Amino acid sequence: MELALSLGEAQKPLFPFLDKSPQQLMVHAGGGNKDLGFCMGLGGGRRSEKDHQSNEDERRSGSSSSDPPVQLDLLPFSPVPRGQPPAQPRFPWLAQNFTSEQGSFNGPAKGLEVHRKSLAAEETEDGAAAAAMSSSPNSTASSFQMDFAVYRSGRNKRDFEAGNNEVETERASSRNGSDEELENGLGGRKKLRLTKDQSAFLEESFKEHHTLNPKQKLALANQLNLRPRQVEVWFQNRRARTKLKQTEVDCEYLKRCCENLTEENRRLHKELQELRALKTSQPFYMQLPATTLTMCPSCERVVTTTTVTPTAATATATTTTTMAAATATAAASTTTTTSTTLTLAKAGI
DNA sequence: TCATAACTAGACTTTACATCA
DNA sequence: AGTGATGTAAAGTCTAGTTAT
Repeated sequence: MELALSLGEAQKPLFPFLDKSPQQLMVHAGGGNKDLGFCMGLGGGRRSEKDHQSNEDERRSGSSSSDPPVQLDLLPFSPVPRGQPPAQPRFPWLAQNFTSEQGSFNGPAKGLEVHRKSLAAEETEDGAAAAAMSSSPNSTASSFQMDFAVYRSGRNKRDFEAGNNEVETERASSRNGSDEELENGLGGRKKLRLTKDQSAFLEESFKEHHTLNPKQKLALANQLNLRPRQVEVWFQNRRARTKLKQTEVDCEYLKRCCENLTEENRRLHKELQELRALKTSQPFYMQLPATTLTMCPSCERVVTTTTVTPTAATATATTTTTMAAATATAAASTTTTTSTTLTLAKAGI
């Protein structure tokens, strides 16, 4: 006896996302015919350095041909056509009016605009970027200054090197003498708690690109009055958090897939038993014309149809059962239709 | 206890420089 | 002397994991 079982639509892999490049794709709940309601980007692991570099090069050259960065979006999926700008992020402070006085913090809304301008300038002209990054009181970037105080240079060689000539500042309110002693290496690390505005600004920037080139890092650091090393670390941690959430979503998705497949397996076993029972009740079926059993996708009842074929009377009669083949509606919907073909290629059932 | 800023280690790429055919 | 290939060290950035606040 030869028994062939085929799960899923013909010519479609069971886990199509496994073959996809790290793009944003819609995830369906397998045989459940229901969207999971979230959008997830599935990456193929760490991007190679070369890829990263080419991406950086594209950014520097102003090219937008590269794919968007892997993004996790737990909100209900609402696809944005490629080439169109994403929807404006919903941040309450975007509508707020902050003062634009010299030396005061204008809020992320304006700050981000300034940041975007500076980044755009830097991507098109290095000189412009340098001007934007300068700490000149008349520069555009300098209008986005928080009420911070200037403090010392970095705590170690790496920070010092990364800091270059930038003015390193921090909130004066978070500082006191002992802190400075710690900062100077007499104690351990000093953890800075970023302000809400700083975090929001960084988040907005992260939405635009998940990695920073040195100029972007420096520009961000200047605008937020942070050390470039802090910006770098923040992006590293942010990527790690994104990946962690991504993993959780992936696990949830695979869990649902497993549940659906378990259910599908159970249903197929049940059908197989029915078919065997049918065979037992019709011992002379081999002399009958080929029989096609079609299962109604809604009630899951087997409907038997008989077709006359030239080989019906031969010893290789074939019984084919097609289950849940809701092909009529599948074309009009985005849900995945599970078509199960059970072929009992007979020789000695 | 949790979130997260900061750190470390190791891997990788790029770049500058030296050497050699 | 000029040139291309090759090796090497330094610098920079990344991820993964950990520590500290």
